[in-house]
Amino acid sequence: MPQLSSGGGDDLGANDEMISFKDEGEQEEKIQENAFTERDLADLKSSLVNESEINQREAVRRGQQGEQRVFPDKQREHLDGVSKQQDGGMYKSPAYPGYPFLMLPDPYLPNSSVSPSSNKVSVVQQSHGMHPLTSLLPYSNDHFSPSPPHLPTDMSQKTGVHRQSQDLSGYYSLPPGGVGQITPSMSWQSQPVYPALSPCGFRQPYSSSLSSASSYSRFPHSLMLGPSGVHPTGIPHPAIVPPSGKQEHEQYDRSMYMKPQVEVKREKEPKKPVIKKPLNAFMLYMKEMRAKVIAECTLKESAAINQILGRRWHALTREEQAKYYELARKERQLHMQLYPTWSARDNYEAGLSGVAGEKNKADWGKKKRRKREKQQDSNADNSL
DNA sequence: CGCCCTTTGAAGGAC
DNA sequence: GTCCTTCAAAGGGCG
Repeated sequence: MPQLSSGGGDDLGANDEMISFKDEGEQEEKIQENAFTERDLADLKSSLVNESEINQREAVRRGQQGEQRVFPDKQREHLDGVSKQQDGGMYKSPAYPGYPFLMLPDPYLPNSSVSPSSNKVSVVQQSHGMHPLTSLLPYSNDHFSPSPPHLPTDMSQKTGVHRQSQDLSGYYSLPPGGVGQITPSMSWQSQPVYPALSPCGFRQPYSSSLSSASSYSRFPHSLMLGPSGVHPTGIPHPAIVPPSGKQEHEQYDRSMYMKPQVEVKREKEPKKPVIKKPLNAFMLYMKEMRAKVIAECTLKESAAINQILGRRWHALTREEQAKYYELARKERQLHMQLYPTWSARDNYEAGLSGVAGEKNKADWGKKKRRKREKQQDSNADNSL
């Protein structure tokens, strides 16, 4: 691993940007953000929030933090440059041993110079039951949850921690640099992001409720990927899913270990595996925090949850966001290495969000039109 | 049953 | 180079 500290400090996009991003009112902003969350959640629970006020505020915020929008790109440029050197050693693992695990060379992290000891927020702090790296196994995480993720009853089942590396090594021949690089400092020992205030606004012992909430269901399912999850090279990858859409996706995942019938069914239909897009920073963040929000707020509607997560995302400090950007970048890089010919365009017609097959291609066209119409409508509204 | 909602970010095509 | 569109996750809501 190359020393990143040299480029590492700046690979985050220069500290001066940091300053502009993290303006003086950042802390206040955070507090206000939480306050908003607290207030809004009442509405959210009854119905999807009318957040015009918040939206206005966000608009202002974005306006003030114009650089913030630029930041990821800038950072990416930095990081990409750096990573190109690093990936040589880091990601050139021929076999895809624990795809996501490769992404967490702590020293790699932009603020790694600080994080190992002061880990204010660990992106990968997946609480006790989950290895931090599991956040990088984003392509579904309910494989080992015996019951729905939001059920607190499962919270006590924090069994995955040590199994991680074991399972990993069991399914993959891990390179020495893989899991071995995971240090306690970057994992579940870290401090929570919002130790005092829950996303719902009420205070909770974060360590007890939140951590467990996110720990119950997260498991390196990617390690369990079956035949369809196998890369053409024979390398399993969590991004590979059957082309039949979400619902079947879940079935498929579970079928790895509990639905052999589905397996048989699948054999009848020679489906070519669909490679999903790598998750971006926000998606990674959502994956990690969703369970916490659900547990705390007893919310179930994803739309509402995502609204909260969106606000919380903006409430994150730049440093905290940077970690997710970094993880996302690594995901993309690995994805690129594993599927050099893959294009996001491939999934446009693949019908991932709906039913697979020819029908879906038609649906895709409809959907596209619908969205266009919607866009036009909104534009018309704006013009009024 | 299957799309919608809702969020941000990435990617690719069109211009 | 900018703008637009689609997809990525998720799961209740709804037609």
